[in-house]
Amino acid sequence: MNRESANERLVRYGVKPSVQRIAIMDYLLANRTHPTADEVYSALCPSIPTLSKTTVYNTMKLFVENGAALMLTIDDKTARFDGDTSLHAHFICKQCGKVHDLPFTGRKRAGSFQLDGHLVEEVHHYYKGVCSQCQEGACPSS
Amino acid sequence: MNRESANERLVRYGVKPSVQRIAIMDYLLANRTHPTADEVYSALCPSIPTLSKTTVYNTMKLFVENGAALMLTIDDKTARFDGDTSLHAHFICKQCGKVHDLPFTGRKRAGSFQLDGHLVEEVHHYYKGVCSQCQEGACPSS
DNA sequence: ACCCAACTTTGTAACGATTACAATTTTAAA
DNA sequence: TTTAAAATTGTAATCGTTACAAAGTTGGGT
Repeated sequence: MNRESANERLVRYGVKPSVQRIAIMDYLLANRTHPTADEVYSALCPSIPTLSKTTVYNTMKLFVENGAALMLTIDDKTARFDGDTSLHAHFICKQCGKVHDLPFTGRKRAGSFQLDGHLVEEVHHYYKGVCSQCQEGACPSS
Repeated sequence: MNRESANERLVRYGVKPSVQRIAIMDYLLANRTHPTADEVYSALCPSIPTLSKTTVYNTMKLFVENGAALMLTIDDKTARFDGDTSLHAHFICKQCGKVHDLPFTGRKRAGSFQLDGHLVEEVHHYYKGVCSQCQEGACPSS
């Protein structure tokens, strides 16, 4: 069974497709590295030379608003984006900055729910520390 | 039983006290609003007119490094700080931006631990949605 | 009390992520 | 084809944060 295409995913989430949007979603689906807007821009520039960084920001905002992607605030320097909207946790390495997926261990609740009088729409579980690579002193970027 | 003073807390965490550091820690302990550096600066300026915003940033960094305070990355706009370092979760309202404490429901582990090969030093549980006040259409700042 | 080195604080300038905005281009329906 | 709405683009502005060097403060040894 094939993975859903970027275009199909956009349609499923009610986002009108365009060359740029498809390319960005495609990058998110193919690269589960939780990239920043800048990383997405740099990666796509070669194939779409006219791409603007503003478009990346606008598009990310649109994706998030439509539930087609997640914005992570795990990194205090910059926003990161995740095309995998299923419930999972994230780990960020304080040394190399890389973000890894981890299984979600908390109680799983569908959609949004009330908690202490507040309407919860998103649940984020963030772990911060030193990744396995960096523990071995083997992290390339530091 | 009296609450620990700001000065005592600094000493306990190995932070050499100063007028500015005591004032900032005192503010954190007295105001559990998870303030931004700017909010701390604005609040303390009247009483310490020579205070510099750089000092607030430096001091917050020092507190966090020494475990005397937490930096929250729940808000994508700006860092927020918490003088309560006990294990608890946070909720941020997407409308008014206020951050509330919530009980921590996950598995409680002491200090740092290994998870999937990574050394976890901090655990953050963030909930995002609409706070009770804003749900009633009663939030002052929006 | 004085001196000096280490530490702290301060102000300014720089930096970088993000957004505002207006112009241009593209899309799609009539 | 025409035309209005939507999308994209580039530039400039904004704002949180950090770098840096100067000025101020502290505490120990004399």
